[in-house]
Amino acid sequence: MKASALGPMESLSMTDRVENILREYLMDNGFKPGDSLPNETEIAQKLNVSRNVVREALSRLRMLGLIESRTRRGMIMAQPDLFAGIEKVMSPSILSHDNQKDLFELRLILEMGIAEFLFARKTDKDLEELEAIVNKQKGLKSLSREDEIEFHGKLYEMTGNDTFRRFQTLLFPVFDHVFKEYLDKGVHMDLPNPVSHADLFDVLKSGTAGQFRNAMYVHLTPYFTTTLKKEHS
Amino acid sequence: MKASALGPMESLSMTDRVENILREYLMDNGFKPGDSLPNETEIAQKLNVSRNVVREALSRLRMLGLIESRTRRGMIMAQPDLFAGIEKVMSPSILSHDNQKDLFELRLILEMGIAEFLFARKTDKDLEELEAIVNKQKGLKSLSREDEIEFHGKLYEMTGNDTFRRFQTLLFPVFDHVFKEYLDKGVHMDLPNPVSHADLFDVLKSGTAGQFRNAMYVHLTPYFTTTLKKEHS
DNA sequence: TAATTACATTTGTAGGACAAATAAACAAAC
DNA sequence: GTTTGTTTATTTGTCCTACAAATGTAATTA
Repeated sequence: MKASALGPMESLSMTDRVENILREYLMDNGFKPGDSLPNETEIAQKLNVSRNVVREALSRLRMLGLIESRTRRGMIMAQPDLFAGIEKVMSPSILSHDNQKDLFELRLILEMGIAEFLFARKTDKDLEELEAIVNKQKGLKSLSREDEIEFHGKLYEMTGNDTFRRFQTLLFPVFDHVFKEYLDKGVHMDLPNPVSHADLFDVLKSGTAGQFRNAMYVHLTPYFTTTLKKEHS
Repeated sequence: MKASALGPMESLSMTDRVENILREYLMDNGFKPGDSLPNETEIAQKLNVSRNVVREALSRLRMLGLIESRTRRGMIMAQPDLFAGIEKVMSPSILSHDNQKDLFELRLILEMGIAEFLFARKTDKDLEELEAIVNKQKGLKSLSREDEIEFHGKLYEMTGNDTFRRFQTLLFPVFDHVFKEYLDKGVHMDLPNPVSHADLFDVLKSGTAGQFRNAMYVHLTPYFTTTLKKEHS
């Protein structure tokens, strides 16, 4: 009764509220990495909650990399790790099937979108290393999971965008899991790919970004068709 | 002294360790949403730590949406929110400049990659709504931030991938912030875009995915050049 | 002045207490 | 016998106190 009279968001615990307050406090006051925070007891008094509640909230911020703390030195603002939170839930065993399918598609989208950055930032050294990977795979009849990771992983690396590379690394286990499910359901993938890794390499070396985009699409066509064929909107 | 003798990762607090243990426990034992967890005191006894430590760890999992808890009912596994963690650090004021630049580019990559999904899933209703947006913008001399969001946001929506849509929404504030910085540094954007929203719409309606990819690239060229020109690798 | 030592402060961890909520068991009324 | 109301027990949420470990600060001494 009292709860519903106070407002609509009454499901929030003290910890939730303190967490929000602290984050807003840090952002609104322009805290930068290295800046020191008030100590725990002070925060608790100011917010009129127990130190336990404050510590639970701070524990969350610490997990996100937003703050760091050392004995006696107190707490300081830190550079948050962009993926600290997401990497802890990025697992096929706990994500919803919808989420997994979305992430499968997200990886395809990323792969299609990197062309411009590849062509803008590729170096001769990169191309040599990629060529070595391609040559190593040339004799093989079919490519293993590791072969795929090696080739495409090198591409991500060549984009010069480390956040993008990390993000893709997070995505891969889910992508792999979803695709294995497709295979188990009878999707065929054994026909030779009309655009091989070697073809992609050639385009990357001598072609244009536009050509590469189209080549990558053909290379990924099997994946696109598996995720798009089941649609019934 | 004792710490360094025990191993290399001695900077972990009890809370960090318990958090890891609990997550591994949940994943390794195939916990699914709705499954109930042992209660706090039981966990504390089993792991030989205080209930405080357990609660701090659980508080983190609760923030990620991994678990939920109600009085007396105990704790249950929940469907984690993929972006619960990342959305709390996705702010221009706290992310590193490198992260911001990477995310700026990530959004460009995403925008370039959605073509196949747009063409596979577009509906007549979607096209009508997009056309309405385009017509509304036809008379305007220059497009505002909101105009851009409206058009491109509708595109994300049309991909039929909700995770992707949410991700883009998270990305936008950072994208906008980074681009404003570019503008402040003297980058010019006032020349008329050779591929307008109306042009993109026409291609989406009557063209092919490949044509759309190329059109989108031209449309985004000003953004690409700003982020690529500063490179010096 | 410089080095050392003692002190004070702050986080990390432990443990106890109780309120609120509620599931389960039980009792009562029809 | 079924339904309704009541009691009870359990579990989380919050508060409090205490103390160890670490370490910055100040006092003390050579």
